[in-house]
Amino acid sequence: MSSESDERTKPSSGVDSSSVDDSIEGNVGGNGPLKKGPWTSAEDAILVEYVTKHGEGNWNAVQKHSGLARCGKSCRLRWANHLRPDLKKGAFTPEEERRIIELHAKLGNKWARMAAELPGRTDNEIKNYWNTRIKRRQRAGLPIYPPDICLQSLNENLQSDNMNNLSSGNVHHPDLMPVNNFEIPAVEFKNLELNQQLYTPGLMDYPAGNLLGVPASSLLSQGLNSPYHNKSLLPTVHSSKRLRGSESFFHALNTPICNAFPGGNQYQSDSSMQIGKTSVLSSYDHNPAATEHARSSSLPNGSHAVINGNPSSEPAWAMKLELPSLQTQMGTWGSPSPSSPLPFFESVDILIQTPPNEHMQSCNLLPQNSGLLDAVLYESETMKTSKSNGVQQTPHVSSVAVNTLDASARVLPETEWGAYEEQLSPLGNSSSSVFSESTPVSGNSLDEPFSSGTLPVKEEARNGGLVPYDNGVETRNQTIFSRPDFLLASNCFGPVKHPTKEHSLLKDAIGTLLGDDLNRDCKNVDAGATPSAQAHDHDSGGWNAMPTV
DNA sequence: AACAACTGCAACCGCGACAGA
DNA sequence: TTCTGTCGCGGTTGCAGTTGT
Repeated sequence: MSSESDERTKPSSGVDSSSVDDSIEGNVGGNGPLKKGPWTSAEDAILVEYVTKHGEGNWNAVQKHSGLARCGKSCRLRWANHLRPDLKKGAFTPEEERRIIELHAKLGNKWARMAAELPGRTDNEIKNYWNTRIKRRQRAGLPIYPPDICLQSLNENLQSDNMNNLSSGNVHHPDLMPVNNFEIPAVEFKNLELNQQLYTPGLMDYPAGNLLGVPASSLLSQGLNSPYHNKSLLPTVHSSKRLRGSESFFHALNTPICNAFPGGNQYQSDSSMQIGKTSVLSSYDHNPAATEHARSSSLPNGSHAVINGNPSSEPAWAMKLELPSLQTQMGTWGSPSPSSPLPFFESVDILIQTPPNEHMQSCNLLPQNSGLLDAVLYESETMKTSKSNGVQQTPHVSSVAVNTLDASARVLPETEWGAYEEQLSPLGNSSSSVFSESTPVSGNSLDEPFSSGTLPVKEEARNGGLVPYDNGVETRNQTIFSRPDFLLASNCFGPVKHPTKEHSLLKDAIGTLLGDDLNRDCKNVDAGATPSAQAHDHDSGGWNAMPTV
């Protein structure tokens, strides 16, 4: 495709350049095929010298002018990730770690943007760190985001939203759009509302219409009335990719509200995996009213409704795991509303602490013990049955809402998060159900909830997800089915790649609890971590515009 | 102690998108 | 309009270190 890609003529050795072997001739100065694989010191020196002389950019000229047998892209990456003089080396500091968490809560998988906020760190470095962290936390059954991060991001989002409204009404400032597209798109709430009205029968299965006596409209109004209304929302993970095509935008309009809810999306995905690609759309195409409503809605640019709304070319189940980062969840579930029965932050707290219940009940029917395939098949059957009844399911809507309302009695002070996490997270139905399940994981944690083990996380799987919750009520941990890694695993129906060992799991959990970043996160709640005020022209200059520490 | 399995890390790859010529 | 250069990002790969058997 790109010229850079085309430049590659040699198969990659797949080996990074960190271990430079000076004894190896780096094919420096050769006119032969471009070299790949590890960079040698000689090559590094040439590249450094070239950049020193000519500056950054025009990387393809490096080969011509310096004789370096590397494609421009390779040179750029080498420089950016290794040779850049302002790079910080070494492990992330606790403050950096916290900042990454904050940024990820805000930006999703926008590694480059995150890197711009972390001077001296590269996007790749941050990405690797994050993926490692996610894997670690998921193994330990811990939430991805500490609650303070949730709240902070939410507050920032609210503030930016207000500023946005003041300055431009419903028109989003283009500069803010990529960052502030966290809120729930109005279209999704409207769709949801429509679906509530149109598909009331479906509430028998997923009673989202009346949740513990609270009309769904009340909950929905949180989105409709909240400042997030009319705003783009969901953190994007790679929104830029998806938003770049208008095609995606319009395809997305055909997609359901469930995509507004990370879990809903995931549940949909479960079914879709079996039903197939067309089911994703067909499930909802019968709802022209909602679709039309969506079209007529003031769907904001960059809306995660679009982002999460899976275009036909990229069905929900096939979508790359996209972290609906914090605002997604917060915006969806924690939006303040006058009609909300819960204070805003309290709702957040509940969300953090509350395991899903409603959907769990329905899931109790799942032949879950038989494994992934059965579960997926069941989901598929459920969906088909519902569809035959003309029902638009919004399973996660109901479950989330119920959880939100139902668990109000279990609200804990925010400061008790750490203790609470220790109580719950590794032991069953953790808050990670909310905060980690939607996190993209490129790693191999697919197997973790399903392999046998002694930790409750695994016990859930063995018992079909039935785990005793702290109040003694047996609930099903929907995490198993809503986790993206489950979806991945289910999607492939492949064998577990790396059976996780019990002890390693325990080790991870303990390590995470005792010495890992969460504790640091909690300790550093008040440590500042204010968003960097530095403005980086990341788009125009990329990394070279990054300030030096 | 030896081997295997697992994990983290750094780098590369492929692709899509944008901007400018 | 097309092509080229560049950037961003998710995914993948292979090495090295660690842990388990």
